[in-house]
Amino acid sequence: MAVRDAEATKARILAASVAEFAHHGLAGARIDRIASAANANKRMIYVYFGNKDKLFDAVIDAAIGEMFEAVPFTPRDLPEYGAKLFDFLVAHPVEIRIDAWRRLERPVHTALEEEIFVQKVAALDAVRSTTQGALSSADLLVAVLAAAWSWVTVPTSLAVLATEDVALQRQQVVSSIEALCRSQG
Amino acid sequence: MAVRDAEATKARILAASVAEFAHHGLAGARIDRIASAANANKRMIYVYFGNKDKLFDAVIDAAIGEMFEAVPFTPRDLPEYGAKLFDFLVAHPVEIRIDAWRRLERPVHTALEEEIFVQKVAALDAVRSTTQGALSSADLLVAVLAAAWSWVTVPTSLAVLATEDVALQRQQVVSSIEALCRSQG
DNA sequence: ATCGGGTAAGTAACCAGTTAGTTATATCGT
DNA sequence: ACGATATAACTAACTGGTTACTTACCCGAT
Repeated sequence: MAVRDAEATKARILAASVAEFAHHGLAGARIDRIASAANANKRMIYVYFGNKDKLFDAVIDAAIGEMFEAVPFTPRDLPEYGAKLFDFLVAHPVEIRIDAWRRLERPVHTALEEEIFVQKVAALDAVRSTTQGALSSADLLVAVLAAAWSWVTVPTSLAVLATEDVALQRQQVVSSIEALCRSQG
Repeated sequence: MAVRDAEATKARILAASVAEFAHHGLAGARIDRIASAANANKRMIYVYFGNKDKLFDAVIDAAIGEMFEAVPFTPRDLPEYGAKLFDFLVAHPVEIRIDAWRRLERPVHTALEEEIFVQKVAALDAVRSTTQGALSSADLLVAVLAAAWSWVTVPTSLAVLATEDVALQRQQVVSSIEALCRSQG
């Protein structure tokens, strides 16, 4: 490791920021903590990222962008998609928290983010027979996502009563989406 | 209205706190803003509620307690329960935000909160035939709640593509839960 | 020598919580 | 009924610590 390496310093700051914002949110995050966790000088955060808000935006871009792009969309096999999305969520609790903070503290979505679902909806439309009275593909996706996210969004006071077996949770996500698909085209 | 009315002042502080915490969360909320919005002296907040954390707890108790108690649980008709829960969520966006903040900033659940779901799970157990290989009642409830919450938890970038007709959203919540019940006992 | 990467030491504003009081109202002896 | 007194309700101004952001400077490599 070079004594002076701008890219490495920037990367350390970003990694520390992801952890800090995931834990405390935008309002609760502390620039001083990020600097010391990144073994970087506070000033460099401002050189590389501008200010706290822009740093949070950089964290969002780094953490959320992959969120729905990392899981390949399989419109012909929605239960499989839900299972893979579930796997991703289980493996990425930090990204889940950052997404939750973003919804509360930065309620905006870029045109790029919209594109993620535009493509999925179009792909789903292409493979579905246009049955009368059926849900729109976007609405079906809403239901599929809700099932895949169900173990993330469940209130903790119910979670302690339900199964904690991740494999079983995954199976139930699959079953729920299968039931949805059976009642749809 | 009397010039001095402890109960009324306390109620104004609590109401202002609900709005402030719903908007900004625990870390982002400002005691000074609450005091001025409540037309109360800042000191009275400390007299009546102790400190910021305890005030947030009071807000949680006021807002969350009703959340799952306000909707009567009908174990024999889960689609109806989901629809009523959906209606409640649509009518109470402030409570939804406070719940979201609480999950992130106060990840604890009291014994009382647990009781809410203990009762529901027991009631659901009592009316279900114990079919082999079926989900536990708690796990079924997880799936039902996910469906009822689906329009709250959907990413905004998908929400803009899906229907914005609340009546239709409600119908789809009902359909999803019916599909779940059909595949279960 | 100069320029990008890095640092120590600020600064001004902010904010949760406190101090030291004032004013309204309830209680009580007469 | 009524003034004296206690107490509850309320207030303005302050404090000490924190926090986002800056200034002025140093160092190493080319």
